[in-house]
Amino acid sequence: MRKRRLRDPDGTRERLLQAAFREVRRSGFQSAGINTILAATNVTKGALYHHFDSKEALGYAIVDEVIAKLVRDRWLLPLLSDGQPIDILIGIVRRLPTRPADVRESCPLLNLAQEMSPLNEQFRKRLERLFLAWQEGIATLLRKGQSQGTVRRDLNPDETASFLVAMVEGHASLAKNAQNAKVWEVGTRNIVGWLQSLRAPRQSRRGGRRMLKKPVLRQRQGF
Amino acid sequence: MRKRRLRDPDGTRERLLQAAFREVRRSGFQSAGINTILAATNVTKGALYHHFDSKEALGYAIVDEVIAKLVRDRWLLPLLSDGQPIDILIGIVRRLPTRPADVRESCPLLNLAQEMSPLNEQFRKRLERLFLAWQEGIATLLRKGQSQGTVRRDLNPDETASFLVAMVEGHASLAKNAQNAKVWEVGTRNIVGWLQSLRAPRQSRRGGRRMLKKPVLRQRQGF
DNA sequence: CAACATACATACTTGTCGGTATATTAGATG
DNA sequence: CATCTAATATACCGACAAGTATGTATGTTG
Repeated sequence: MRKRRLRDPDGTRERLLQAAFREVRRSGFQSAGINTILAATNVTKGALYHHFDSKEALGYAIVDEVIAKLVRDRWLLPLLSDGQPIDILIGIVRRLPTRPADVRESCPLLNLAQEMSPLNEQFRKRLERLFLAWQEGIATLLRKGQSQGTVRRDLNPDETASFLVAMVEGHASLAKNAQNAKVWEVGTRNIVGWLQSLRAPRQSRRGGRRMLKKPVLRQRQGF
Repeated sequence: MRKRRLRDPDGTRERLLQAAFREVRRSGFQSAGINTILAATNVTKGALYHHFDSKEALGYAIVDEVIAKLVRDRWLLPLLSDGQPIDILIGIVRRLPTRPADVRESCPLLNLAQEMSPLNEQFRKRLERLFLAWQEGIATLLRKGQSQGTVRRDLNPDETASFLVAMVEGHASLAKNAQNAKVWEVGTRNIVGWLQSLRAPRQSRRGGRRMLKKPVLRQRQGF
């Protein structure tokens, strides 16, 4: 049996975080067991409480570090890629994980938010930060597309971004409950279809003025 | 202090169900405390375990009775109203509860599904029944609209129904996390906008054939 | 090397949870 | 009214949770 290097504080902390993240994703935060995490990592309770003041603090660290990184890797960074905004969004949606295990455990951001937001304001605020960053990233990309002329100008970037987030999360929920990757695949296909409808019509590309906006109606989503 | 009639089995059961539902909606199933429910109802533990074999059985009853009734009242029955399908759907969405308290606690069906579906197959199946009934109700209405000529024929009723459910649930989640009724209102407005796009174009009403379907592409959603 | 703070280990405390055993009483039935 | 069962009450149990007290070993620094 390989003897791991003793005294590796950063490594220990990271292993605890990862194991805790998995346990929380499986069972939710409240039902996540400290002892389960310890068993999964071969770390003792003393060590855990050396690195984290409490179970709550561990939960906060999961949000701030593990989940935030997921959002960054899966959305925020890809949003900065080169290419047409709508193509970028479609690519991201298409690349979202489809494996049954992922579908079953769905989006951990949504899961935690559902469970903890009404119960714990600290959790809520941290999760909200992530949601806002996510939406803001999308909205910024949409605005860029609008100024390039590749995205319809008659839609509200913020609301459209929020709409996309809601769609993704909603479908993740359905797929999770159905425990069926097919549900998720159909959902993403339909989301992609909707994204296509956000493209600006051809003649208006590259800064051309299209048609005068109706003065009374609000800006609309792209359907 | 008014003395309630002693020995009222049906009433006791119902009070327990309602209180348990509220507690579960607040804290989730796993963290819902039996004692909290008892305190809220002035029922003793013996009485509770006379009516329900276990906490799980109580949870199942919440799904089968309380939540099923919510789905029926808010969706299934209204879906059978007179009028044009799209108008009916819009009416339902507009009438969904907007009060902060409701938003905060969101859709209990989604909450329970998120929490329990991966953990407990019995819960999952019961919740899935409700989701399917919900989607099927919408799909049936859409099909009716298609045969009447008021709903676009180039959309797949099942997928569109599922899409609508996902949207509603997704927005409920966002609103819950934001703890902000405004988020929900903007969301419903956008959902309504999307629903408008499902209407059949004027010239094709009443059974007329519109255009030949492209043979390769699948049926699309209505955007 | 001495001294010390950091990192980790073990055993324990305290409290809460779901569930049960058992007692009691209300109300239907003959 | 007597009897019997369904409904309700009370006290308790064992399991397990988070968290702590306290001890030990390790690596670092003066």
